[in-house]
Amino acid sequence: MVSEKDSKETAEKKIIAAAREVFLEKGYDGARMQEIADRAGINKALLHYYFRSKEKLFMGIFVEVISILIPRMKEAMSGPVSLKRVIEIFVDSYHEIMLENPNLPAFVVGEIHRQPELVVEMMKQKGFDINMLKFFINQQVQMGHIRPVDPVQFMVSLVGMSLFPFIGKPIIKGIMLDGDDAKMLEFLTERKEFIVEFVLKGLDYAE
Amino acid sequence: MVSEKDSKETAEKKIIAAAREVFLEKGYDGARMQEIADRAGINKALLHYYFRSKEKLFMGIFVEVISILIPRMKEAMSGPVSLKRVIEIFVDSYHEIMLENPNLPAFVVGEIHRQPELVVEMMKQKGFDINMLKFFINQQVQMGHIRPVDPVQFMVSLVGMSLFPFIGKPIIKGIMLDGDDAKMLEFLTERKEFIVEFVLKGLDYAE
DNA sequence: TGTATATTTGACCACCTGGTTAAACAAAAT
DNA sequence: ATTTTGTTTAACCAGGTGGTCAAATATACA
Repeated sequence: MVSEKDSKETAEKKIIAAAREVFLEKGYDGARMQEIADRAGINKALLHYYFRSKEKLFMGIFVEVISILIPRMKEAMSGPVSLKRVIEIFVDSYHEIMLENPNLPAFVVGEIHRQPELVVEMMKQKGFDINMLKFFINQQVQMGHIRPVDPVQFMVSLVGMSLFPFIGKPIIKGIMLDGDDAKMLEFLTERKEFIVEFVLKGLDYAE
Repeated sequence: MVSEKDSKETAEKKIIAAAREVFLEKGYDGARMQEIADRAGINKALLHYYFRSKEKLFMGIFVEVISILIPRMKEAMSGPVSLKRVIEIFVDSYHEIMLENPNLPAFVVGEIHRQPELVVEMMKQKGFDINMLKFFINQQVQMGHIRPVDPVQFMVSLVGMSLFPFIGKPIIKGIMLDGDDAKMLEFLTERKEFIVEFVLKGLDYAE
């Protein structure tokens, strides 16, 4: 009973790990069941034994990825602290996630484009919600800590600034930084501080 | 001779138009030669008559897209005008391009991820170069118009803020704006002014 | 006109794709 | 020990894929 469960779990987990790799690398259309099986070190038929179809396997992976992402975004929006701290946490969170999963941004962008409604529905279902942040920003405005701004404009700016370095990494490195890895690393290191300062100034934040 | 050229050009152009549509919509892996032929209203074999392979056809489209994009980005970086005006032109350019080609951002992101070196090489070859803007920003710093900033950090911020609304449109609309089209339109309309003001403040720009 | 040349097509092909199945194998349960 | 249950595999399949080709059609040329 024990060893049975064990082997099932390891096999299933090997599949999930491999599928995650391949789907994140190649996207749904570019991914091949055979390659997933190969990377998992198992027979292709076993994929269909555990997950009925490519679609089902993909959805499993996608749900998992979203489920990991959402809590970390919520976490950044929840602490009842200073605006500066909220922004810092937000930026740090994004950088950490993206450094750990280099293929994530392109993957998510691709899925948003492929099945927008589904992604939105899933994010909603997983409890992604920006009302708390909206409230927080409006409060900061009322207290006179920052100038009057649309919280959505602010948020889109923050996310855009945080995400784009990873989405456009090859362009930034290849064209703006002479293809120099060291420069890119330096750029990313400085990026966090830059964003925080830039955004706070953009909001007329008075410390 | 004349009509021959005409029919060839119209057939070729119908193919290019259809291929552009399909590739931008579905990406390289998701695109099907049959669908391109159908949308062009021609036989699939004719695709291979004009363009030898899917790869070749795709590259043609991709070069074309990049070739349209680059000049408009250079244009924004060239005018010897005020920083504010440069940013305005930049933001306007991006918005115009993205409104005209809704599938462009996801497509480009996908290609950057699929063949980073190739995209970089192609952009370089097409004359994409940020040295002028770097110089301009450094000049502005020296003249005391803005605080000292890394031009690359600035530029990535500007592009990120401009692009992200289009990349993440379904999320913004679906989750942040209650799926309300009118709100989304309003958001995009206000976006341009917001970015200009936000960025200028972020740079400590003194008018 | 007839002939050469370019364009367009239907039929076809080899290969790859996701997916199935029956049988072998391993492990628990009795 | 043997049956029962769950796991893993090799072999296979139908449909789709990019790509080809010879024939048909249109066009330019003499």
